[in-house]
Amino acid sequence: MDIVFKAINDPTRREILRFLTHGPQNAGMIAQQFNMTKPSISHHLDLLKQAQLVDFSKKGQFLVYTLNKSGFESIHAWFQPFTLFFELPKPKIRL
Amino acid sequence: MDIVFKAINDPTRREILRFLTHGPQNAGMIAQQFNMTKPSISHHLDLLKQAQLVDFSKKGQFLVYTLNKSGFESIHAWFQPFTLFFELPKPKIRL
DNA sequence: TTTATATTTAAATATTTGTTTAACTATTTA
DNA sequence: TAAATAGTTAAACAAATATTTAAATATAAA
Repeated sequence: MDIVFKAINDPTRREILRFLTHGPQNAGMIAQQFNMTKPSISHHLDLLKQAQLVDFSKKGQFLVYTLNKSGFESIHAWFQPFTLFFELPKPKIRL
Repeated sequence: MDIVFKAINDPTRREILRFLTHGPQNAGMIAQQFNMTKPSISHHLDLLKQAQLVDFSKKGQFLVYTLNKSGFESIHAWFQPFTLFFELPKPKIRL
């Protein structure tokens, strides 16, 4: 659980996630997009992978990364009680 | 924006938020609940306050903390595109 | 006005984190 | 097979973070 929040704490990782909503990309394209060294991007992708926010598959010499629903479901599950708290306040009187 | 993600990264702060869904509490009660020193809780509350996830008001010698909708709205705004991505995939064929 | 209570602020420290350079593995192309 | 390309892993280090103890501020009670 903790790992998901750690993953989305970093601004670069959040940008990577946003970038991947446009479709699957390999690590090189991502590194290029963010003007950052490959090892750094690789490290960020590893954390996102641990958090199950991204997944990857090997296509030849490329690693293609995609968004992974699991991690986002974890965030949603955590967030749910608060949406209830704010959007559905308990009625003041019992019907 | 960053501050909200930093705030919810820490497990103690997430527990504090959850605790506050049960209603407003003063800092002492929170510190007691989490078996942690007051300065530490005070620091966590300060971060949550900066992230606009909590708010407080002074009641005599007590500071009463409550959840603050603003911070949660920031999280929701960030999360929105991903819920769209996963729940509303683009149709494979054009109608 | 003195004492007690509630909480924050400050200073110090150990741990975690993001980044870089250098070295390594795997795949493709010549 | 040799050279090039894509990406990761390892080592090193500066910056950020959570926690603690001690000191400070503010309100309430005696």
